[in-house]
Amino acid sequence: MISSARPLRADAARNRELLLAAAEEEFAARGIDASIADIADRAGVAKATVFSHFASKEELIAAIVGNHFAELTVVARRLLTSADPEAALSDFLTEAAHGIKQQDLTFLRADDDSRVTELRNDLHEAVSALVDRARAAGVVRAEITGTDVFLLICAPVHIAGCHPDADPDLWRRYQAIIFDGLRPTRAELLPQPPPSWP
Amino acid sequence: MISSARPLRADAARNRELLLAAAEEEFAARGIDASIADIADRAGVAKATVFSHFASKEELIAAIVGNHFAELTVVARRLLTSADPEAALSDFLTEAAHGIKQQDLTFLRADDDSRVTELRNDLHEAVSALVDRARAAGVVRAEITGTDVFLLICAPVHIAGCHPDADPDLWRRYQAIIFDGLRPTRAELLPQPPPSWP
Amino acid sequence: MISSARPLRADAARNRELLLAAAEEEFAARGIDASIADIADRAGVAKATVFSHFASKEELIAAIVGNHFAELTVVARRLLTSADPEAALSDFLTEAAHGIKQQDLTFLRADDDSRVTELRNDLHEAVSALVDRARAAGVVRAEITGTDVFLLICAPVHIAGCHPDADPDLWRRYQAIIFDGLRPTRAELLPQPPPSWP
Amino acid sequence: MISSARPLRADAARNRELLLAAAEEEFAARGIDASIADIADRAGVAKATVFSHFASKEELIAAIVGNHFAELTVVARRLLTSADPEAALSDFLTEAAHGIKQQDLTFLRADDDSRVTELRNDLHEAVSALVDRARAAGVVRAEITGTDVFLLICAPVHIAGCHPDADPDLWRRYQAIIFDGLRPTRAELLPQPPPSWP
DNA sequence: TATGAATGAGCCTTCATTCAT
DNA sequence: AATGAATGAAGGCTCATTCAT
Repeated sequence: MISSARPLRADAARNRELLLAAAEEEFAARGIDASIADIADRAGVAKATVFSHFASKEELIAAIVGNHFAELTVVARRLLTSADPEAALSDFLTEAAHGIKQQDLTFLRADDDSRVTELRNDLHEAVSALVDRARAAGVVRAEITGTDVFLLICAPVHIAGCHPDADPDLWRRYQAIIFDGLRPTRAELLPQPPPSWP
Repeated sequence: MISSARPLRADAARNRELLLAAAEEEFAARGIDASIADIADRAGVAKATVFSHFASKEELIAAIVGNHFAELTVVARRLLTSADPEAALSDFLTEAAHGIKQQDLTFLRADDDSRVTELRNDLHEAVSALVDRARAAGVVRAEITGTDVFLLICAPVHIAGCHPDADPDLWRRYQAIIFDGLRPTRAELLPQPPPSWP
Repeated sequence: MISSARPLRADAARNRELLLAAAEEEFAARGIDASIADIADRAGVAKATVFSHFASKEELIAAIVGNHFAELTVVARRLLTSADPEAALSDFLTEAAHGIKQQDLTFLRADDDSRVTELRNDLHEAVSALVDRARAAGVVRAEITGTDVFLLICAPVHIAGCHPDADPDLWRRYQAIIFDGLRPTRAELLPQPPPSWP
Repeated sequence: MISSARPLRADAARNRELLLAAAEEEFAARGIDASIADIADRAGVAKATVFSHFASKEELIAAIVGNHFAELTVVARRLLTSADPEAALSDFLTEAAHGIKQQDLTFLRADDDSRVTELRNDLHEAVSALVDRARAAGVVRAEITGTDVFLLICAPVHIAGCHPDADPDLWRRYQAIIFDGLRPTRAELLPQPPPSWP
């Protein structure tokens, strides 16, 4: 999202943005096997230009995933200052779902890219703060951790994506169900201890 | 699982079974990009033999997915005859999760294979019966449909798979959360109407 | 030269031979950067066929170099049984020169391929025997070792190759000069100790 | 080395020199496939700057080779005025060897660059003068020509380079052997007539 | 002149699939 | 039915070179 090191020339910056957008669409449409050639085509640049911005396909993916994490972190931090802890958590999940183009950001899983790992941990931390506040306010079960919610971020979109012909807003239904499952209504303990975070 | 059309020779039937098993493992380990060569190696046959059993990679995948659907249908039908409607639904989700090798059976989504579609619809029907019974017994919300539960089958495993280093049983935690979200505790309506099924 | 492990099908063996020949010519003509595509074209097979015979370009080169070493070893061992030690050594260098297509077998240098290393050491040993016999017969200086002659094998062809428009037999001239340099005429010591061999 | 046509600005001249040095090192280290990018990096300039000095990679190589020829010509002419004809020829070969960074200046062979051809012919002429004097003094065989020695210049370094782990001075050994081969000890005629020079 | 960026051509390699035995 | 071999179609990546600033 925000380039930090070098202040790219205007045209290069534009191409970089075009490429990231094209890549995201292509990955969403074709999965992680989308070809660099198709991404370049969609962005309207030559194949080699992709590699002048991102040294490898892996690095391109890392940039996209990193951006997602960074954006979501911003959202989470902003909502942390809002008045209503319940609405804050709910709104976070809602805003997050909007950013998840179709099913394929499954690759939110670990890549051995240190920058991505760092950004992911930042997000994890911001989400945890949101969850802590919600728990303190009694709107989620005592046992629910930030890690739980972090893992659940993609679930509604993923679930809706299993439908062969889903309404674009179907994920809202499953988000509501999951959110209800997080509420402190039930007394029984959850079957597994909360997962730790590396 | 059950061959119907042609009476394969004994050794050919055995090879077919070996291939299906090898393919499933390989797909689970390497994702949908697992190569036919690796699958053949693991099954101990020549690459070309794969194509004498399955006309294409797509068909091989269809066979695996179809088998999964068929197995789950058997499970759902069996549980339909059990005494406790709540336990039946819960047990179904649990047994289903066991069959889902890691995250990659996301390809439960539509393939334009008529046999698979049929088997998927069979499963959908069996699950719906299970859900109808549970709903009638008041253990799930009135609005929850069989389609909802069908779409949720993979979710727990998928969610746990988002953790970089998850306990193999972590999915149980998220299954419990989702199951709680299905319960008729809350009065509010879910945000989206239940999805229809084609 | 001699395949040992599996008794390749007839057509495959033919293609392998075609490929080795085509590769050798192409490497001779274009240097080590000759492309696999050109080699495949020259052999009249598809590009992918090259890789079904040799897992990588490196392996193809190793096969060629290995064959050269093996052939020369055979020559050296045969000449070891001839009557005249001087003629034997001289003939070896002559026969060797015939096998060196143009300048580029400079890659007789080490590749980290264990089989090639082994074959190279075999040749080194055979040449050393030839040199030992020649030295004992007083036809080469006392200080000349097998390693010296091994290193000199390619020199005549290389030297002639420096001429922009050389007669195809020009290397014979430089081989004679070098051979004369090896003779025990002069009393002075050579400036460097004989190189060791790993 | 000596620019003749255009009076380069001081910094441009410096960059040109930096580039030539960097290119020579890079070619020596990585062979003729050294990339322009690496050369530019080593020289501390941008890639495009290389092309503002040399229109193509070929031209860059031609400049390097041309410089080598020019330098060696200077050496040969200087030694032509020394007292001892034998030492002069020997010293020439020795000084030449120093300038040949590893094996890869094999590209002393013909390039269709007229300036390089001219410089090469200058060197050929200077070497021939040296050889004529040596022959007249009876220190080389009657049949040895300047062309012979010209072709032999690179041989010692090349031969030593065939050793997988050579002492940096090993070429001296083979230079001595070759030089001995040039001496008028033997009466037999060399097998090929002396090559003509275009 | 120097450079950051862009690019077309080409390279090695992989893979699903076909063919002949 | 099973297989060893062959292959066309990509795919990721590199590089010399060009272009605009």
